[in-house]
Amino acid sequence: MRAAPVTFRATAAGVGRARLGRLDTPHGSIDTPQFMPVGTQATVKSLTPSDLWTAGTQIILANTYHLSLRPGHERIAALGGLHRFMAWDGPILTDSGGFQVFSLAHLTRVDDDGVSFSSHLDGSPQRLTPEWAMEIQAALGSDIAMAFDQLVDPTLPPAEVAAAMSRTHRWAERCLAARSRPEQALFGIIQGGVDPALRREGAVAIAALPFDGIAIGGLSVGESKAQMAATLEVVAEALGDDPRVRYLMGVGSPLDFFDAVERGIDLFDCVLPTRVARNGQVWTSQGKLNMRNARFQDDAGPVDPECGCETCRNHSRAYIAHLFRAEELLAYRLSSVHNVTYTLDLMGKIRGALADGSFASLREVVAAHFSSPVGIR
RNA sequence: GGGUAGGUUGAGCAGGUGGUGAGCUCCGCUGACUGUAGAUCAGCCGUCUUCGACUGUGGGGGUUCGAUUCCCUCCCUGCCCA
Repeated sequence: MRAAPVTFRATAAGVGRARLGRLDTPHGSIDTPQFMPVGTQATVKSLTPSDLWTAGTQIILANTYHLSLRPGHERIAALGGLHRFMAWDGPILTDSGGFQVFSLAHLTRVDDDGVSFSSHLDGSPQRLTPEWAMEIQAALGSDIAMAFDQLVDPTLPPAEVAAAMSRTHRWAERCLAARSRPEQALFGIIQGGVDPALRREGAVAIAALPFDGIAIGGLSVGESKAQMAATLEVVAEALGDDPRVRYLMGVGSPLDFFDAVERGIDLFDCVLPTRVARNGQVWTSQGKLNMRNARFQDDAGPVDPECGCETCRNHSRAYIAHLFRAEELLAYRLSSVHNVTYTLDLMGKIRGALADGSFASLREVVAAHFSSPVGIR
């Protein structure tokens, strides 16, 4: 297909550093702020591309490490690329495998050149380098590739956080040098833990490189909400009026979106909506609900009376509660359909609120239901 | 009616041949989950005044300092025979 470059245009929305924008890719346009459902293994767990489309999905995320291990990026390339392979014709962003260096840390050994993995599938030795991550992502054919970074626990000694950040910067340059598909965008990732000075240094370093977008990584890994907010402030100040799209990786929960959008974030991804859905938790206009709770077994109402998703239009809480108890597969799909719809609807409401000046009141409404401990009433 | 194997906390079990049976798996209840090794994990799951204590091995009785264990009797369940 004709390879249109990935471009981003945004305008200030008048709320803090928030902005409204549009990201164009070879497979479609994305309204920002926007949320990307996570489909690590070329599937947003339990959902079909049709489900995703109906839920309002504009872009999904897939994973380099997982897909290179299984089924293999060469195989996917031979089968026509990731879009055709998974029958999702919309935009796809691929994560580089950097997160797996963190989440599978006990199976990895990091050195300056790259990371040695012991495959989580069969224990076989694997080697991931910036160049290899770029080659895999080129083979997958995603619209947006991510630089291979090193994410570490921000509570580690400062020297270790700084070392991982420096390595991330060197790897960032290697990723840029290893680009092979001009139509595939490449985003750099800012690291630096939660130390303001280090984060600022990370932001300046990544912003200085010719990436198509700027991602903020290493957050929502256990730090406090205040630390995350402060870190986003530091990054926002360091980036100034940099026009590139800003992507906060691995976030988040409904309230996280508000905190980040007002600090200039345009893109989000998170496993939370789909993961918690599979574990019985649904997000609603009334807050979080655990559909496994006994009280829902006799509740004939929809999961969320204010939601128009397939699940809420057709099924009762009692039915969903039954499906979870019976361990029926439909429980996971119906809950995921709802949570993805809820999350994307929320992003849509946030965009609408930015446009009409009701951001603060929308946040209040959501906070009223999500700030208190879960599952109360 | 005779024989035989059993009766343990919602279910299913383990254990225990005179001196700490609250141990397991389900079920059930609640919570957690943030660039997915996650349809997962954790806590609780007899009672209470819960860092502990008490009660509990089908019912009743007996022997004993002490009984789930030994004796008597009754009840219930499976199977075999009549």
